[in-house]
Order: sequence, then structure tokens, then C-alpha cells
Amino acid sequence: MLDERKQKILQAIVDDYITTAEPIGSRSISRKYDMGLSPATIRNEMSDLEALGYLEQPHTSAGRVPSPRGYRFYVDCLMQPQKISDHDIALITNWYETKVRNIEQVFQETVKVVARMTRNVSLMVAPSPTNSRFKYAQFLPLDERRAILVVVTDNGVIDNKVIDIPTDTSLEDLQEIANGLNNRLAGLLFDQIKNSLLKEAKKDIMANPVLFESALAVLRQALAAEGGEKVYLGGTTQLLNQPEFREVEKIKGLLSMLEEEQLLCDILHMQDSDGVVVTIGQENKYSGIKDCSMVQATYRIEGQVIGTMAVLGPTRMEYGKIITVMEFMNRHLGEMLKKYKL
Amino acid sequence: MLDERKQKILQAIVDDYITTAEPIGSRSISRKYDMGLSPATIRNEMSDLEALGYLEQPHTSAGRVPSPRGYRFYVDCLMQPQKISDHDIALITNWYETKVRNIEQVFQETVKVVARMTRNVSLMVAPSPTNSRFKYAQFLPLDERRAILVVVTDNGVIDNKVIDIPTDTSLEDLQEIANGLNNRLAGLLFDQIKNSLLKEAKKDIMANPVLFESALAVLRQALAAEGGEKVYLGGTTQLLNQPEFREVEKIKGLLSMLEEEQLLCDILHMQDSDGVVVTIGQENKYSGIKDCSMVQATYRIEGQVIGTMAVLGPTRMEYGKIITVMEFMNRHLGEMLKKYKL
DNA sequence: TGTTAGCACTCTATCTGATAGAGTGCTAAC
DNA sequence: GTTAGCACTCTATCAGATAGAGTGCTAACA
Repeated sequence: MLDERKQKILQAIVDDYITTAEPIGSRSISRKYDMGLSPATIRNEMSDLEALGYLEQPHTSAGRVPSPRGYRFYVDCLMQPQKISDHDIALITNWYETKVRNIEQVFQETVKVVARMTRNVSLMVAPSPTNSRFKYAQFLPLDERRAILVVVTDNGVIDNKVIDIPTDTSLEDLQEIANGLNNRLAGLLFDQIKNSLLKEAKKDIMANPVLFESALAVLRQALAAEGGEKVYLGGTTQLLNQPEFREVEKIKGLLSMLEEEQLLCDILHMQDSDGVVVTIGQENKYSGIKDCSMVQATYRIEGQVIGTMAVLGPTRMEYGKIITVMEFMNRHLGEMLKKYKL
Repeated sequence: MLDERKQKILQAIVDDYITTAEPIGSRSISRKYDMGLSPATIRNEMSDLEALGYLEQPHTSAGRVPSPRGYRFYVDCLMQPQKISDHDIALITNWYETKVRNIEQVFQETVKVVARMTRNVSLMVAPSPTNSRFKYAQFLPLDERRAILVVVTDNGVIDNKVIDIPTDTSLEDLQEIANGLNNRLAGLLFDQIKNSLLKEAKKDIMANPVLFESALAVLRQALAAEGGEKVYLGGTTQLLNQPEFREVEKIKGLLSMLEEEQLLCDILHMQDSDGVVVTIGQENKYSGIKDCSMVQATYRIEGQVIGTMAVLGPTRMEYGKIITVMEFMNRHLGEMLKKYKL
């Protein structure tokens, strides 16, 4: 374990490096932080810290830079959680008020505002409707030849699709079929429906097989479309402000990764733990972000997972601030989602 | 007007420059294109072309590069439209078949596939529901306290929102109100509704003002949410492959522009002309893309505008191929939209 | 008159030293 | 245990030299 003085010095180095992105020398620490120590003493301590694996030297005559282990220790023991300024709070409140009209926008704008506040890329997977239960399906008239099939879930999410009404069939006939489905499926999780029940229900309504087939296909399609979780992404340009992404090649790598929704989804699902989790550099499982850090939080309402959110950036990131923001958004997001009835 | 030989040389230069991104010298033209001319002769011609404003020289001892005027002439007179390979067609067909389930995905995936084929950024504004007519509003039951208000338009787009049912009100009461609206508004363009008619309709249903107010608010909100057109964006990382975007600053400029949906919307609306339009460099009205070119097409179905699509990239872009792709997608998009009933 | 070979000229990109500056590690003194 | 002093190392930067690509011009040729 590190003694107090080493901890102080390590903290000073990480703090400084996070803001300057330049290797930190003994002189600057001695000058800036008033610990009554000469650069030489600090040099000795830094040398120790390097031997212990908390610091690294880009080259012999450069200052020190935190190692992954250094960051880890910083995050676990040293880091000061930062308060969110009133200004920031006002920004957020106002942002939501002017820009958010529905659930989807809650996610869209949350990701944007988080990216802006943390000055890093921010991403989120939206609630998977897999957790929602089928309520009923209903046909709404559109014109003579077409109708809209609406699928309602118990938390109010709707999926809909326009379908052609087969000739010599009335809207009532269609609704009849829908009712057959409704009786069978009401209250079931979408997951369950997907797997087996559609097949079973089929038997019930053999009376009108052709028509039923087509309605079923629509429902299945609607389910499939809703099945995948949606990924929201914000602040990609923030990457370009980071000195660690000065080379185009690096930007390209990360940016094309961020374009692959499925991959982002997987990355966010790798850990669904409680609270805020920080993954530093090599700790990340996906190789494309081994030189990045990720601060991640899983949001729940009444115990149920409603989404996972993350801030992604260089290992040199403002962990304190980012964690505070994530925790703050946790509360805020809950409120917003209640307001928009997810 | 340019004589035939000058045209041939200009075409060769533009073609070569488009693929290599390096200034083209007289020797390489003489070698590659078998016109029976020595480098010296070609040099004279190039000198003429420069004097006429079709070519530019980065510096005295470099080859020539097409000027904006050179590109313009190339696009208008010289360029050969490229055929789309069977391989590409198969790619597209397969892409749509596996990835597209609903209207929204048609746009999403179109933009992606176009970006991939043209190796440039591609963007699109989705159909504005402003052009669609209100059909009816209906309340669907959700549970004791909540209902879903569904708004149906004549082309089948639905907007919906969960609302709380005020105490001592039944679903029938709500539908009553909705019917009042329906009688008033059916068949009207959303634009018209937005502006004045909501106010007027209000008078009719003074009997239950409080309830009506809230329903009205929901409708208005739904309208507002649908009001803005949606922008789809694909292939942003393609930018990074272009040598003209090797400096991070340039990337940052364009990328942050691409993040602003409203701006993209405006840019795409600056010209709603028929067919495929090419805007080269300075011809672009928005200053942020004065060193880019844009190939843009407005898609219609039965005369009605259903969206505008564009490919954006450096002025050195494969105009021939891009234009062909856009024209091809025009047809394809029509089919897809019919299939998904927009 | 149009075309071409030859050559001097220009500009860039690249490499090479040289230099200044930052920071360290070590030693010896406090 | 702390610190001052100093030699040492490494990088970033700049000037100068060099090679290479490409041009423009002139004079000769068909």
C-alpha cells in the first residue's frame, strides 16, 4: 500500500496529466502543490511510484504519465467526485424542456447532453421491448384497401404497420383474427411470443388460414423490428478534441467502431452491474478500445433494467466529473422516463 | 469552347486526379493515354487549359489539378456515366432483403448502402409529414388510468402518445372529444392544422374544456414532434479515407457540421430541383462545404416529393459513379417505399 | 504552323546535423 | 530523510543541403 505522501503525489500527477495531457515533471508538481518538498524528493518518490507500476515514462528525459494501474488506483482511492455546477444543472433542465417531446428524444438528448458535459463520446442502449408484455393488437381503418395493424404493449409502446386488406375481406374479419391473437397472447412477454406461441395460436384460427398467415407475418415483423435494442450515440466529434486522437488512423478506428450498432450494443452489455463502473484501458474486453476508458452505468426503474449508458474516451479522462454526471443523470433519467411513460 | 484535343486532355487529367489525388504531370498523361502526343505538346495544352481557368497549379513545379471550373466542365460534358456492376446490384438487393423491415429502415439502410458504394458521406431527409393529411385520432385503452392517443394520417404514418385519463372520465368521453377533432380536421394538411384550425375547433367543444385542452395539447405535441424532418446520415468514416481530410481540423469542421441535423436539413432543401444535381465547391451556398462537392437528388412518387438525398465529399469525387448510383437508387427507393407503404 | 527535344529553372519533400530545453538520476552534503 | 548540483539523455525544432518531379522556354524539325 502506498503511504500518504506517495498517494498525494500520484494524485497530483494524475490530476495534472488529465488536464494537460503532457507528461508531468517533478518541478511542476513541487511548484504547483505546496507540500514543502523539493523537486529532488518528488523525483525520488516518482521513481518509486514507477517501480511500483503506478507511473510510466514515455522516454528517459520526459516527465511521468499514469499507468493503467495508476489510473485504477486513482479511480478507486484518490479521485475527488466533482460537484455539478448550478450552471450545468440549469443547462440540463433547460435542454430537456426545450428539446424533449417523447421517449425516444429522452434518450437522444440525454446522450447529447452527457457528451457535452463530459466532453467525450457518450452512448446508450435503449430499453429492450423484450421486457414488455403484449397487450392487444388492433386494426385501424385507413382506406378501402388498407388498414393499420397496431400492437400495444403494457407500457404503452406501439408498433404499427400498414397492410393491404385482402379482397373480399372486411375490417371486421381482420379484427376477428386479431382478437384470436389477443386472447391467446395477452399478458405474455414478447420473448415468449416470439419463440413458440405464434405457432400454437395458429391452430386456433385455422378457419381463415390465408388471412391469418398474413396478419401473423406482420406481427412477427413488428416484433422482429422492435426486437433489437436501439443504440444512441452522441458527441462523436468530441473525440477529435482529444490530443490522443490526433492521428487520423486512430480516429478512423474508433469512429468506424462507433458506426456499428450491434458492436456497441454488445460492448455495453458486457457488464450489466449496478451503479457506475469504470473500465480502464486493457480492462476493456473489446480490443478496439483497449487504449480507452469507459464509465458505464446501468439504469433501473423499480429494479428493472431500462438501459445502459456509457461515456467513452481516452484513459486520460476526467473520471471524477464523468462519474458525477452519470450519477446525476441516473436520477434525472428516471424522472424523464416517468414523465414520458415508459 | 474547347477543341476536342483539349477536352480529351482535360478529361484525362480529371479522371486521373480523381483516382490518385496527386497533381497530374504532362509526362504521365502522355505515357498513359495513347494520343500520340509528346509531353511537351501536352504541356502546351495544359498551359492553355490553365489560362482558360480549367486547371490550377498548386505550385510552379507541380502537376496540374482541376479547378472548380474544370470539374464543372467535366461534369457537364466529359464525364462518362459508369455502369453499376452486377456485383453491386446483388449487394444492394441482398442488403435490403436482410436489413430492412419497415419504412424507417428503408432510409437508414439506403443511406448506408449509398455511402458504401460511393465511398463518401451520404445523407437524406425523410419525408416530411407536413405533406400528409390528418385522417383521424383515436384513443386505445391501456389500463384503468391510461390510454394511448393515436393519430393516423392518410399515408399511414402513426404518431402516438400515452396520456393519463383524468379521474371521473371514461374512455368513451375521451373518444367523444377525439371525434369532435376528427370531424373538424379530417383531410386537412398538418400544416394547416398547426396554424389556425386547432384554435377554431376549440370553440366547438367548449362543453368539456379542461379535458379537451389536455387532448389538444397532446395532439399539438405529436404534431410538433413529427413536424421536423428526420435526417439520415451514413458513412461518416468514409471522410477519413480521403486524403483531403488528413488534418484533424478539417475533419472536425465537417463532422461537427454533420452532427447538426437542422443544418443538414437546410442544406438539402436549398435546391429541390428535379433529377440529379451536382454542386461543386464554391457553388455550394453553405460556407462549411465550399471545398466539397455534393451530388443531390430529389425523389418523388407520383410527382410528390418524398425525400432528398445527397452524397457529400471532396470536390475530387467520382462524379460518374456517384450520379449513376443516385439514379439507380431513385428507382430502387421507389420500389422499397411502395413495398413498405409510405 | 504545329510538334518535339533539350535544358535551365523552380519548388517541394526529405534528410542531416546542430542546438536548446526539459527532465531525470546520481552523488554528496546538510 | 531531504536537498542542491551537475552530468546525462532524449525530443522537438530549425537551418541547410540534396534529390526529384515538373514546368516553361527556345530552337530545331516536319
